[in-house]
Amino acid sequence: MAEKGISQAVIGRLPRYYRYLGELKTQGVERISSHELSKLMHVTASQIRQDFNNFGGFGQQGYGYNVLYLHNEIGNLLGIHKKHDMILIGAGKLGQAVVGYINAKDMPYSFKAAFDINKDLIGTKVGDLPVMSMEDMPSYALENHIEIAALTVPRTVAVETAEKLVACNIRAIWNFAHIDLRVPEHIEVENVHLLDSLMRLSYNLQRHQDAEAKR
Amino acid sequence: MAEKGISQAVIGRLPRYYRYLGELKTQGVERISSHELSKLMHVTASQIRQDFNNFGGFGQQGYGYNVLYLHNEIGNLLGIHKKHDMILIGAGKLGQAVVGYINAKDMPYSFKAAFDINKDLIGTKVGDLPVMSMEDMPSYALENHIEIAALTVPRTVAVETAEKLVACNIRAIWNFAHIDLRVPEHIEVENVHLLDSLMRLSYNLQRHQDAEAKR
DNA sequence: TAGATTGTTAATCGATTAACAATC
DNA sequence: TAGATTGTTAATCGATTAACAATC
Repeated sequence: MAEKGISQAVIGRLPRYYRYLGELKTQGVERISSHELSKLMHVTASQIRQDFNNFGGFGQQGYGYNVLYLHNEIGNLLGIHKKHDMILIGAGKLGQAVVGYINAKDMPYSFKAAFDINKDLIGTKVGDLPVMSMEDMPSYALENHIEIAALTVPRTVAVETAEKLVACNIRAIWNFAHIDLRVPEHIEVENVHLLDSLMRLSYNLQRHQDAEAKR
Repeated sequence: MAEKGISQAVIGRLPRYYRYLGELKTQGVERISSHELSKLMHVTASQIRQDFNNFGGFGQQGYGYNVLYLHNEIGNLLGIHKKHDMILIGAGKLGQAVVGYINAKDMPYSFKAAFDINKDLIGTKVGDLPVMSMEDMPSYALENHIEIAALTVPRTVAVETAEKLVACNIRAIWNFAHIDLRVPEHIEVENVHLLDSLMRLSYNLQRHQDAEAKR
């Protein structure tokens, strides 16, 4: 595993590989060739082999890939082997849904606490998480060595809230606010920009219909 | 606007341009050069000019780009100029949050109805939307010429539900289920795979920490 | 007119695909 | 051993960046 400088294009595909391999595992499939997997996933076999070889090669000539082993290795890469305690910042509807979605999964990612500035929410529960005051966030994050925070606050306060997170040694922000955070280089940010996603869909829908209308 | 075969790389950037231009507009900025915008957005000025020129060129030599005009043109490309009535399939937590998020925006995208198979949910409201039986979905979608549906059902039923949508002349599916839909070519699908997104974050966090540990 | 900045062509870079030798 | 399939190199393709002529 002497990987370095893996491109985000490859990294972006890893979760999808992980998902298909999990499915194959469930189905009791023992081994699979890059060609078979390529048919299943609608990508080229070349790309699959290139992708895996970024990490040193998980296969065996003449045999293919062992599903169990490959699934496990990709899981390792994705950090599945270790527990990730997360906190939620912003306990509104979207935040509640995200907690429900992630905590329900049989995955090592799980939310442990939620924080908000809304007094009506503080003291309530999100799933089985307590909603605490934002003032208590720093001590909680530091004491529990929280590395990942999901940011589901209004865009107007997202930037300042992100700064608070950085000050509490948070290392990764899962950002749902519709704004670009500007954080120090050593902080990872992954954006979920729902409106951008809907706009892309809308663009493609319209172009598609334009093209049809022309025929 | 004689665009054709615009790459998804470019399309993927349009919503972000739209967002920054909206911000500049709010600030009362009248014109901006590709160089200034590039500093603001942390991309190259070359990329900005290339991107815009895919659509015929929105600027003027020696002057730059008119913010109002450019914002409006990109909005047009993204289909902002026309109303998009949407339906929600799956009125659970995530679906409720998505409706709340989108309907709150001052945007021409809005949900008009929600559908579910859960009898406890049918007859209730999501925001101000009625939750109807999934059995009523086809007639509703056809009568109201619904083109876009958000799919927030469990992954186990996502594929079959997508097929039902296709049968009702839905043209675009905003898919939140953690599975790849296989739909006919003329149907647009935009995926929001939350778990994939979290895994990418987790990967990058881990690599980052590995790199630090080495120093 | 001179200066600024686009639109656009050319150069570079990176990612994907194809080909095939290595090897199980 | 022969067949299969990887790991890996080479070729192609596409996207990004740089350069500059056109023009406002």
